Amino acid sequence: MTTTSMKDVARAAGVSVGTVSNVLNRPEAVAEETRTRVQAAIAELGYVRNDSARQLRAGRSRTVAVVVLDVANPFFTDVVRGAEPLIESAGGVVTVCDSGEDVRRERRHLEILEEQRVLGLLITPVDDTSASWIERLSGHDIPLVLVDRGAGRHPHCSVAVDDVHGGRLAARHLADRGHARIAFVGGPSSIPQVADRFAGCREVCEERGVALEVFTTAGLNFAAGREAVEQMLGLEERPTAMFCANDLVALGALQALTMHGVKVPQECAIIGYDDIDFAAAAAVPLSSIRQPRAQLGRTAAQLLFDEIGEGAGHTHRNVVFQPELIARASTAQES
Amino acid sequence: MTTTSMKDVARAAGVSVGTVSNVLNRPEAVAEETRTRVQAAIAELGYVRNDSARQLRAGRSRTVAVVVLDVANPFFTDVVRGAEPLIESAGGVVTVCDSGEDVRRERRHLEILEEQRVLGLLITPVDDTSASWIERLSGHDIPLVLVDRGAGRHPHCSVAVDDVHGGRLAARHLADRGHARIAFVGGPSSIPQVADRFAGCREVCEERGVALEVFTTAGLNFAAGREAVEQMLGLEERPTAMFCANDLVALGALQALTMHGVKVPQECAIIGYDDIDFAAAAAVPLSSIRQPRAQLGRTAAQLLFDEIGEGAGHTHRNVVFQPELIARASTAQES
DNA sequence: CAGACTTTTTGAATCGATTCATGAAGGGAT
DNA sequence: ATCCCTTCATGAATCGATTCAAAAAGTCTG
Repeated sequence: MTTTSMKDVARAAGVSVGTVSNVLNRPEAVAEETRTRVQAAIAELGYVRNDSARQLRAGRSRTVAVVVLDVANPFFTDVVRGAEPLIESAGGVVTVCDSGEDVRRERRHLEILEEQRVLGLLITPVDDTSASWIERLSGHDIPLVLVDRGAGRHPHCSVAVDDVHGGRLAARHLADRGHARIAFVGGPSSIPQVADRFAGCREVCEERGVALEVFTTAGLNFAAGREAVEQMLGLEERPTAMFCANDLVALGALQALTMHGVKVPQECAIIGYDDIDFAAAAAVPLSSIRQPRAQLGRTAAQLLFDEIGEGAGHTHRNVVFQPELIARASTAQES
Repeated sequence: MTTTSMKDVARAAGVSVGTVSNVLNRPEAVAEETRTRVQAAIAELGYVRNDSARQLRAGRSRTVAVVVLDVANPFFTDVVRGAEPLIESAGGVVTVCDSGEDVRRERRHLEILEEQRVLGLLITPVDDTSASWIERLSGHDIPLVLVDRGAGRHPHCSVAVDDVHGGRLAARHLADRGHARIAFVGGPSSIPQVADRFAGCREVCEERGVALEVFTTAGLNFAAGREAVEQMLGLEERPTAMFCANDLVALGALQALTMHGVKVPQECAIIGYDDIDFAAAAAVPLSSIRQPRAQLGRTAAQLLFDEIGEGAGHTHRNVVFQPELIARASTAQES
């Protein structure tokens, strides 16, 4: 075949393969004259390194994989954006895997990543059944950092946002606004983030005597929000406010409400979660719980490289950020 | 190290490495009894195939890379979603690379992908200077399909949407609505999609005697739309409508106009491009030019595998889809 | 039971880059 | 001329899976 290997370059430049390798990896160890001759041959032949061979020898790839629940969710793209600079400046290559909130897809990704002997992993697990697979990778010496998921009992580094507290913030805000009957929209409840946000919400509702209606959805996207609204509008005693497990769900709900002529916030207030860029631009600017998305990614990457650098003597760190309430029109005071 | 190789499995099962390989790749060629013994050993040792070694031997990886201008743009995530099922069902692995509309980033990705000997490539090139790099890959026998970019003079398969026509649709719609002075917002103009959409728009404006103001932006995102509006509001003779090169720009513009108390569509109409999900959910539901996003991806993947399958005797195909006007509130009749 | 097949298993060769012990060449200093 | 150092270049060994010609083990026939 036409693929040129180092051997071809070596022959063309009249040197050994070892020297060609040195030109590529430690150019300072090669005499000026030889180096330029080899580089000329490389250019001449259009030689391109074969990464598989390199990896095989090295035993590891340079790839850091980021496994997220939904690439179409701006929350995750921002997390990835936050992680990228650090990874790339460390000579790594970023690859993004979308589990689509599906354990099977997640597992397939993990299998492939393990076969690829990736350098490390930043992962937001789909749910608790992911744990055994994650332990497996970890047991095979693939360092990983859990993202947006307090490690809790898992022996790993992690970065997370206090979702229980975020849930409290949202519920408290709605209670302060005088809502006595609210809806929680999100799911599946196996997703830890959903469960935590709900937990915080319920805690406050009980404390403040607010009635809580739960709409469990199949996913955390536009369609889920729309469907939940359809269901809710059928009720005789309708909640006066909704707390959606993320902004996509909230935007879907907002759209459906608007379509049905329900005024937001007058007839139904909405608060989302994540504060993605679209939230502020929505039909009615959306109140939300902001998470430090980019910083989450950046810190995760940092922890990963710390772990890689420290090797065996590494002790895991768990970083928790606090969320912040961003109040906008969608929960403006009823008056 | 702890990494177990096929040799270890072979020893544990009391067979040769060739047999282990067969169990993994052509199980039907191995006697039942031997097969189960080997599989037991694999499970026992927690053996995981080393993909680098496999690829080295095979000469090619199973990865199909999709190089997009902006992963945070729902347009592209939808294109990727459209391509994925076909790629995965063909045994491929999808990897998404974000060029961020930056030729240098794009080039770095292409270098890495070439070193990885990827199976194929779906790419939306940043601009025409990308061409030489693309030819290089192609010359090294990496099949590729241009996405959202009429191949024109390039000898490649491609799927595209007729952007010039899309530009016409938008401009015609605004002209029909009685606008006599409109703004085109988008950039950089080196991006072919931007240039085409503009070309169609200008054509119609000249034909219909509509004054056209151009705001060239540095990118196609939220911030670009906001900045363009700031600029526009400074003008003494302000356009009565904006055609934004994509929906993200349009949503940014919409947000900025609303913040400045400019009524949409009464004081300034807006039409975007792509018709992403967020468009319909915007502050004022956004008129847009719809592209068949998922189908674009699906068809691209199809063409790629056709090319891989047909090998040398392959003739390139260029598929062009037609865009469609979606009129919503942001361009509702002035009355 | 020899001979002719068929079914399984073997193990050496191969892919291409990296590494490293070894040696060659060049430069001073004596 | 000899010895010691430094600077460069060499090429065989290695990583782990796949492939395939050839050997081994089984099956069937007459």
